[in-house]
Amino acid sequence: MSRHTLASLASELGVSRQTISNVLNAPHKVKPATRERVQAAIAAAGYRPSAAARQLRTQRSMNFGMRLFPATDGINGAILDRFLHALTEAAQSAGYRLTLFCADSDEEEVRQYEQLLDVAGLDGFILTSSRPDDVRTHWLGERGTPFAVFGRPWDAAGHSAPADHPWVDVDGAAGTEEAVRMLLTQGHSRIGFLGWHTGSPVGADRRQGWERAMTAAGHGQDLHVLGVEAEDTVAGGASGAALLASRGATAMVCSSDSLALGAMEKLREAQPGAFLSGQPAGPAGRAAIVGFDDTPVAAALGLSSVAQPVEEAARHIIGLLTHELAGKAAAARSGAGAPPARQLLLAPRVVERIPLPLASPGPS
Amino acid sequence: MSRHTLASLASELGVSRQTISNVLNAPHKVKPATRERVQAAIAAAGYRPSAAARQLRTQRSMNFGMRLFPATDGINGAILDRFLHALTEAAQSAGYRLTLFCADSDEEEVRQYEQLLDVAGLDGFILTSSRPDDVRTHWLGERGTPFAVFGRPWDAAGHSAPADHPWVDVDGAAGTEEAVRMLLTQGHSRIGFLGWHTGSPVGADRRQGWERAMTAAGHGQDLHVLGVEAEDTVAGGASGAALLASRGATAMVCSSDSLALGAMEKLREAQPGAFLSGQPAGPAGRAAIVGFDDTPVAAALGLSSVAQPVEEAARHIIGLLTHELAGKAAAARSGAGAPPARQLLLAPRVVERIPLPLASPGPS
DNA sequence: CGCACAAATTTGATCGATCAAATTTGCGGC
DNA sequence: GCCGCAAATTTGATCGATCAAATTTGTGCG
Repeated sequence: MSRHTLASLASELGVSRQTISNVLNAPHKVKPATRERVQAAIAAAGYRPSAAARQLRTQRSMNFGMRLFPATDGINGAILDRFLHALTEAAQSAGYRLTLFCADSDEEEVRQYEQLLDVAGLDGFILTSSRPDDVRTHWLGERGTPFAVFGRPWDAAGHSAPADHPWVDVDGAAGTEEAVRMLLTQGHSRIGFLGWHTGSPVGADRRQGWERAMTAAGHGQDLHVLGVEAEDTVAGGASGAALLASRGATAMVCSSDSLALGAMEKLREAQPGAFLSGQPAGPAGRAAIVGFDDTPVAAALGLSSVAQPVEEAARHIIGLLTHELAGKAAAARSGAGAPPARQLLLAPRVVERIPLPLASPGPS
Repeated sequence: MSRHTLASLASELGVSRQTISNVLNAPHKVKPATRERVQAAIAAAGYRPSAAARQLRTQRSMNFGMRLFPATDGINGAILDRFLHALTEAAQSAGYRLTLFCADSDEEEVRQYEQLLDVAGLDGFILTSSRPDDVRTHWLGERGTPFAVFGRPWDAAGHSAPADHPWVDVDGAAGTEEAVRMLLTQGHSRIGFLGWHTGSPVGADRRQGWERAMTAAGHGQDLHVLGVEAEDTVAGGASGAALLASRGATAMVCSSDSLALGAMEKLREAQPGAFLSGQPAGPAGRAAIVGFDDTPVAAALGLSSVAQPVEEAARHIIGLLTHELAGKAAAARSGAGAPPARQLLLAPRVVERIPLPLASPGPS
C-alpha cells in the first residue's frame, strides 16, 4: 500500500512539494534533469496524488454523474449496458470517473444534481433521454453546469428543436430509411411500418424515415394503410403484424425489437418457413422484418435490426464534456485539438441477418 | 448555489465550526436548544458539507466501486441492469455513492482496485462474478479492504468452498429443483435438463437441482439420458432440445433463457401449438419449458423462467458493506441492528407463464 | 459562597494537494 | 567580478471539513 504523500516523497527526494506537483501538472516548468529524476521516483514509489486533496484545492472532482433509470421495458433498455460500458471506459481513459445515481422523476433528478454538485462536486452530467421541454437541461443550462445529452432536443410540440447545449443522437429516420432500401433491393415493395402508439418524437422520427424512403421509391400512395401503430410489446407486434399482413405487406420495418419479435413470431406461425425466409418477394434466406436497436435478442434469433452506434455516441459525449472542462482552463493555451462537434447526429447501421434455420437438425 | 461552508455558516450563526459539525455527526453532544437552532439554519441555508474536505480528514470517501463487465452474451447479462439499479439505490439511501470502472481481466481489475483506493479512496468494492480460485478476493482479503461478492466462493475444482469473506448468492439448484417440481405437478415425468457445455460451477449447481428433484420423485433412472449439454446460445438450445425430444422428454429445464428460447423455437416448429401448450402430458396452457434468469425476453415471450432475486441480493450486499464500515467505528457504541448474514444463499422463484397465444387475432 | 466535575462549546492542528508569491540559481553581457 | 533577468525551485497560505485538546458554562452540594 502506497502510503505516500507529496510531502513525504519530497523530503525523501530532497526536493520541494511544489516541484513534484509541477512535474505532474506542469512538466514544462521543471528542468528536464529534475523532472526525470522525480518521475522515476514517482514511478518507483507508486505515488498517486489523492483525489480528495486535489479536489478540495482545485474544486474539480474529475467525476461525472449519470442517472440510472429503472429497468423499464428491458428488452429495449438492453442497449444501456453497452452505452454505460462505453461511457465508463471513455471516462476512465480521459482520467474521469463515473458516478451513478437514481431518481424517480426529472424533478428528483434535478434535486440530485444539486446535491451531487454541492456534496461530491461532480464536474458534469450525462443525460440519457431527452424529452420535449426538458426541465433538466434548462436547470443545468441556467446554472452553467457542464453536461451533454444522449438524445436531441425536442420542443414542446415534439419536433426537433434547436438548442445550444451539447448533444449527440442517432438519426433514427436514416436508419429506417436504410432498412426500407434494403428491403426494396430484396424485391419487396409493400413494406409496412410498425410503430409505437405513443406519440413519442423518437417514434415519429423513425416513421418519417420509412415514409421518406417509400415515397422516394415511388411507393408513397399507400402510406396511410401500411403504417400501423401498436403498444410496444411482443403482443403488440404480433397483432400489428397481422394487420399489416392482411393489408398485403410483404415486409415490415419496426420501431423496436420487441415489435419486430412479435411480428416475427406471428408471421412464422401464420406462414411457417415461408414469409420469414424472405418470401414471397425476396430472395431465399433474407429476413423481411427489420427491428430497431439491435438488441441481443435480435442477434440471438437472427432478426435484422437497425443498430445504434452507442459506443461512438458515448465516446463523443465524454469528448464533449472533457473538452468543455479542459477548455475552461487551457483553451487557447495549448491550442488543443479540434473541438468535438457540439451537436452530432450519428447514422445507424442496418444489421442484416438470416433467421435461424431451426428446421435443420444437429444436436450436441 | 449554496456557497456555504462550515466557517461561513458558523460566523453567521454566532457559533463555532465544531458545533455545527457536531450537530451533523454527533448530535447528542450538542444542547438540544442549540441543536435545533443550528439544524434550522442548516436547512434554511441549504448547507451541505463537502465530501472532499470530509474525505481528506476522515479518510472515508463514502464511495463504493464496481467493475462493469463488457456486455457479453447480453441476453443473459440483462439482469445486470436490475442489479446495478438496485445497488445504486441501496447505496444512495445509505449515504454512499457508486463508482464504476472497467477492466479487461481480473488482474487488471486488481490493478484498478489499487489505483482507486489510492486516488479516489474508495471505501469498498462490489464483485460480481466469483470464479474458482478468485485472485480478486485474495488480494482484497489480504489487504483488508472491505468488499462483498455476488456469487459464492468456488474452490479450484469448481465446488462450493467455504470462505470467510462476505457474499450473497442465489441458490440455483433450489431454482431448478422447484422448476422440476412445477413440471411434475403439471403431469410431466420425463423432464430433461438442458445445460451449458462449459464446466462452470454455476451450471453444475443448476444441474444438481434437477437431478435432486428427479431422483426424489423416483425418476432418477434416466438422468444420464435426459441431461444434455450445449453451447449457451439460441442455436445451441434448439439442437439440444431436439436431442432431448428425440429421447422422449416432454418437458425441459434450461440453464439459461437463451437455451430455453432456442428450445421453445425448435419445439414450436416441430409440433406447432402442441408441445408448448403443456402437451402432451400437462394441462393445456402450461409451458413445458423453463428458462433461467427471467430475462425480459422470457417475459415478452411468455416463457416460464427461474427468477433470481437480484434486488434483494443487491440490498444485502450494500447492507454488508455499510455494516462493516460502520462497524469499524461504531460497532459496540450504538449496539446497531443485528448484523446482516455474512454469507447468504437466496432462494430464486419460478415464474410460471403461459406462452403467448399468437394464433389469436387482434390487430390494433 | 465557592468548589469540584460534568456538559457544552471553542480553538488550534491536520488531512494532502495546489496557488500565489518569494527566493534561489543560472547565465549572458559589460 | 558584478548586475540584471529569466528559469527553477521553495515557502507560506489555503481549500473545508474533523480530531484532539483547551476553555467556558452549568449544576449539585458541602
